[in-house]
Amino acid sequence: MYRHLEQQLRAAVRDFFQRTYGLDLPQIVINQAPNVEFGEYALSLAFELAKTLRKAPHKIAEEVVAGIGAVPGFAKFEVAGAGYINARLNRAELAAALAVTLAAGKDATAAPPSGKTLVEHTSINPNKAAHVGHLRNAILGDTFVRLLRFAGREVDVQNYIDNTGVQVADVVVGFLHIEGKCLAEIEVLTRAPRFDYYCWDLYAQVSRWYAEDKARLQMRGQVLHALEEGGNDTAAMAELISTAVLRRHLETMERLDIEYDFLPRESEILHLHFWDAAFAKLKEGKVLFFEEQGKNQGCWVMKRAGAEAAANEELTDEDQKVIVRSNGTVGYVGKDIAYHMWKFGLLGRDFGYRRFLVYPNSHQCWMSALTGETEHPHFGDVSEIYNVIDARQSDPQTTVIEALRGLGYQAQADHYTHFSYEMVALTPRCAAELGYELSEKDKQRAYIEVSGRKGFGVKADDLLDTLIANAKQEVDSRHPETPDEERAAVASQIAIGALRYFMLKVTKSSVIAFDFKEALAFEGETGPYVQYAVVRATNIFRKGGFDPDQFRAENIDWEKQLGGDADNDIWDLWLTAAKTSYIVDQCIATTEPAYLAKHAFQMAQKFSYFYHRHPILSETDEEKKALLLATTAVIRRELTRILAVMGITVPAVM
RNA sequence: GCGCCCGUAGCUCAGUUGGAUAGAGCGGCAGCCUCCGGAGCUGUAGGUCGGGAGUUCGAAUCUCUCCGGGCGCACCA
Repeated sequence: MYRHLEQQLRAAVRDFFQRTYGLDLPQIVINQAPNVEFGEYALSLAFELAKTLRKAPHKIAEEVVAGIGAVPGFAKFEVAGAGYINARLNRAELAAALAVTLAAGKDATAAPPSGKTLVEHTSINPNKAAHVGHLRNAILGDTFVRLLRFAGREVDVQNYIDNTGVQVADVVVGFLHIEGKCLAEIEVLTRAPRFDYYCWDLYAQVSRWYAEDKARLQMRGQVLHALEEGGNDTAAMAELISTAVLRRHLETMERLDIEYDFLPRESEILHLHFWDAAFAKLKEGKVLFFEEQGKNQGCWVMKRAGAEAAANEELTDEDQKVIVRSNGTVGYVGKDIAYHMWKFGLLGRDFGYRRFLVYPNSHQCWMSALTGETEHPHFGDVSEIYNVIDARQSDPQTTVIEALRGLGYQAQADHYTHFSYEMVALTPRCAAELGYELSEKDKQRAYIEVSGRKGFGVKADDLLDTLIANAKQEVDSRHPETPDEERAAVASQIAIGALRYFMLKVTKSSVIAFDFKEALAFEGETGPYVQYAVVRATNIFRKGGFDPDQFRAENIDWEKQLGGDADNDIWDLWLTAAKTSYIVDQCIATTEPAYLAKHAFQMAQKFSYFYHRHPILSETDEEKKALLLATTAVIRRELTRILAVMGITVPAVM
């Protein structure tokens, strides 16, 4: 709605300049007026055109206002300041329409592109517990999936499992050589409640053990080789461990309402020989070439992204990226290229598929297999992909895109988005609270990178447990009369709301310096604040004896209530509600969910202001009361929808 | 050395394609529950937008340069 009106205005302005001056304006920038009092949209093009038209900006603005004529949806145009043009909407007309469309939940977003979208997120190495950094990834990814689905796109959610890499190998080394455990003993351990915590400690221990004697690294090599080979006891052990840890990760994510459709594993990429198919195409397409001399002698290399050799010059060693090592084995990037060719349906091979787990809502999650079930959904072969991976991995991501481009798949390369975000680090104070010993140098830092390898970080389940416990304490003291089971459910909703909002309110490009004080906040700019606004809106209806979902705005003279000099603050709420689909489109276009979080907070804040300013149930003017209730109903429904896109539910009481 | 990111109020962060007096939250101070539940609301103090130069009618935003911090640049994944 908001976007449609903006386009309407743009067309009218373009038409005016075409008609009056024969000017064809390709781009017309439309801003928001600084305050709704001035109107909804503002144009500053009079300033830009002053030189071309040789007229003062104010004069041009006056001409536009006088000559633009009637624009559907708009009430009036005004000149402001030195030459701004403010456009004011026909508020009564828009509010009446919004009351209908928003109640029906169908304010259209931009038309979705054809084809399926694939979002890959989480992708935690299955050798240790998930930590706060992984939470940021999963929450960003899951929210982006929800944004895409809100906009009407068909989305597959994948969680890539690297079950044959060094990280899993290291834990296997720990079990074999430090703890001397056999397969059966490990099997017992995997059934303990938090096996991933056990691995967390063991993994850190292995790293220290290697550091004590570098010769021990040989054992990693041996295990790694056995894993890639497959069909042996070591591989079976790795399979057992990585699957058990994976199940723990999925449980952790399930606590946050995060689910997956498909879990492709590296072991299948390896054993189904995805690389061989990709290698052939890459050689054929001359994307890879064999280096016969220098540092990379004997390797198959690719031109590094951005590197351009001068005419008749060979690429320097630094401009080459090794894809196949001189011993003939393929590195991580090569496997990733093959995997991404599969995603776009360009590889000519497919995984086998087997059912892995069913979520309580009966959603089926699949896993890759060597030979799978005959009946299965079709994964891969998508038209666009988003990979939620932290900013540190942008180089290899670019290499994969360049490989696709080199093979001539321009369209696919253009629809490959590295959804990049900055890491989560710990403040020195937080690290000290957790009992870590810090060097003097680290104490001076603003933040310290978390490290699974060192066992340095806040585990996801611990954070959730603490959040839930804190929320529970609050709920207990506020609602002692409520049954305990219900209180626990409410506490969990609040905890998730706090955590998800905390991760979403910060823009992707800034490092989160994790601090318990802020992560555990339930007041101010937090998820619970927004949830609370909805709970209060619901309470109004309950106390008034109305059903908020059935409430319809009837018998309201919109013109009298919102037109002319009526209250700007009430109108502001309607306008904010109208912007949601516009914001969603913006979040998708920029892969930035933070805009939605800000939008939710602003709407809740405006509602709180409205709530305190207008007593609703005691309002004696029946028509005014109807307007206030209609406003509350729209905001309540809109906030609920937005929270759902962020993966946050609204508790019954707070 | 090269590439990417960050530097805005005491702290943590917004600021969308350059636009009207630079905004929130937390913390500080002062207030608000006989009235839809105070996880709330109101008021107040607090900023050379890291420094400098340039482009522009107009710069936190674009360009250059310098300073400070972070992260990448493996025949690791």
